[in-house]
Amino acid sequence: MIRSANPLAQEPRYELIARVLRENIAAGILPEGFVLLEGPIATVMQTSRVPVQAALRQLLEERLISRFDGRGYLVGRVTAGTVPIRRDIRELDLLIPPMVDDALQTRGTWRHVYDEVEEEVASCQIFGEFRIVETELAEHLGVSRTVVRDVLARLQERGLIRKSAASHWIAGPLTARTVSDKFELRGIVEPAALRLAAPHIRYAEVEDLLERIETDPAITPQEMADALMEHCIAQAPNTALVEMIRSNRLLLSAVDRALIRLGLPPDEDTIEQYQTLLDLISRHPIDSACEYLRDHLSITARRYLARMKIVAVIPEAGAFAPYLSPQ
Amino acid sequence: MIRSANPLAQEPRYELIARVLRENIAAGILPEGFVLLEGPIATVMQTSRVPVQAALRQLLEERLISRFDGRGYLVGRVTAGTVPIRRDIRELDLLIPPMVDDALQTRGTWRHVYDEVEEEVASCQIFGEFRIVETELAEHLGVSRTVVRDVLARLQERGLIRKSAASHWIAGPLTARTVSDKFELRGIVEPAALRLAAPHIRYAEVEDLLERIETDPAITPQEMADALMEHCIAQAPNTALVEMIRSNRLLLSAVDRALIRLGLPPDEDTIEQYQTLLDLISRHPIDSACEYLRDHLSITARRYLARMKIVAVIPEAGAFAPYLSPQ
DNA sequence: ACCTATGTTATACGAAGTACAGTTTATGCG
DNA sequence: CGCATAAACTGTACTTCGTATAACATAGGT
Repeated sequence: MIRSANPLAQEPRYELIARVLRENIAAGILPEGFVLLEGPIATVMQTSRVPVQAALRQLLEERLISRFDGRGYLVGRVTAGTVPIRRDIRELDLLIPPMVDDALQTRGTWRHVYDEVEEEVASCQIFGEFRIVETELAEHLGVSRTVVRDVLARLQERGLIRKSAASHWIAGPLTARTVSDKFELRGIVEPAALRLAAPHIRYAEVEDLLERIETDPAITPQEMADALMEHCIAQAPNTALVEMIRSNRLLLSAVDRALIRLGLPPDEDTIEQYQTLLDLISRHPIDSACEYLRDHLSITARRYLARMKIVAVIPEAGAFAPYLSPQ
Repeated sequence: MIRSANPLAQEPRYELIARVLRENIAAGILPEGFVLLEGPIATVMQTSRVPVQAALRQLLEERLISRFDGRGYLVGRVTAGTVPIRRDIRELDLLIPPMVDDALQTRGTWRHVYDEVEEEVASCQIFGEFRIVETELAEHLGVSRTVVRDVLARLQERGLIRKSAASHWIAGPLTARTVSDKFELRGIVEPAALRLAAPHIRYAEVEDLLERIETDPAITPQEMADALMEHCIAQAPNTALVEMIRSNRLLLSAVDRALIRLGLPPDEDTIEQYQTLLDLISRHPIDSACEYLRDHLSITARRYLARMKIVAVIPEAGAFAPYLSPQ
């Protein structure tokens, strides 16, 4: 029983490809008589030809397609009057469900379960120290210990879990120290990145964001933070720097999401701060934006710590993933 | 055939413990008639009692120790006249070879092979793109694919290798862009860390370093860089920051060592720069040191790139590890 | 279509840590 | 000195992790 966000992730590629073709035939996007060729399909699906072959064989068995006197397969049954339609399949704009597309992109089970585990592991840490047992997690995810160990190794490398003296996996506790260290680091690198990014920011997008703040009252600080990261900071032409910023924010934003889920209302005036910041970025010398970002981060840090303290004393923290046992 | 720097690393703990006890009995540090108790030995060796038990059983089989009417084991053979010596083993100052001590500290084969692989993988990257095949590396190291995959996963997390579209492991190439990105990042975070570290630096050690520069003509820039990192920058009371700096330097210093091995002479005047820097740190306002560090890093970056270019064209780069195949 | 490499599973076993019950040793006290 | 009691130690069962190994499906390349 895999709890991945994407249940399609475990299915073999040929299944996914067969599914896509099936749906496109049903929807009439692939018309009767269309000539299906392995190579072009493989290109469209961004995969190799082997799974396409398998998918086609399967569809043939289902009688959705048929062989004919020539290379490839024809959509539908061949009758005397069928005229093969030979066109580039890319022109047809196949309907590829995003879930399937996502599942086709990444290879590796561990990638599909990783995000979920990361989220749960990160967000439990406000409530103290938790232990993770490999076999339990494996059972929970419905995968083998190999995959679990892969996930755990990466969580360890990314600083979300560690090993106890007894070599057991331990998550947390998230101390005020950890959080303020991470915010301090943000205060150092994010303004610097913003400065480097300045020449590469697409300012039209920033204006759109400002527009959205004005018009959309439901916009959340998390969305703003993500948008700021993607449109401004991540535009810095320094991969090492941007990657580092991302990984440093990982734990913080997971915990933030956990706090929201627990019902802590986000600050109203944070939105205003983002508004000011975006305004500075798009209409003023970048230095002022950098300085403001630094201040904003130190304010955010204080609020973040305050919110953590409130939640930490909630007795009914309750809903941890079953593989997380409090120590 | 494991190529680890420390061949003792593969042996089980009880072997190591038995070895230590054996040597200490032979050396007479553990006198005839001394009462060996599991618990205290476990404490001294920083382990649990189980491997100590195993070690004692082994020594008993070798007749180096014997049981007697009471708890524990006696060193040597029991005769009528033997009087049990009951003393705290910690007072005896057991002889524990550093190699054994090191091997006792870390658990896990992958840790023992990791450093070697990291060094080789990092340093080959000046010469372009290399491929690593899991089974070949496994054979080379004399370990299973499990361990190799663990090592590779961590190398990937640390940004030293990646996967190709075909899901093969690829190291490198180390581009000028990568290097200057990393140096740019250093220029942002290292001065900041130095500033945070200032109140925590043990200035006596800095003075010692300055002294060594004066007196020891054989001192290398690498040693200076490491010393600066450990004594000054790493003293910053922000774990996240220091860890980040460490991981960012990893590739750069591995490549640097590779360049030295290839016979590129290190700069003479770099030493002078470190001298100035340490002088600023210990005797002047920290801001001046931070500024100087920033300048120093940008100079170092330029030189580093120049040295890379020289080496990259050496035809006989030659001596890569056998599991690294150029693409 | 064959060859090679990776991703994953399943299984097995050794090594090491923990918990607990039961025994021995040390210590304090009369 | 003898005894009671606390503290220390051992034996053992149980748990978890580290590694090895074989096997197979999937995928990419030629």
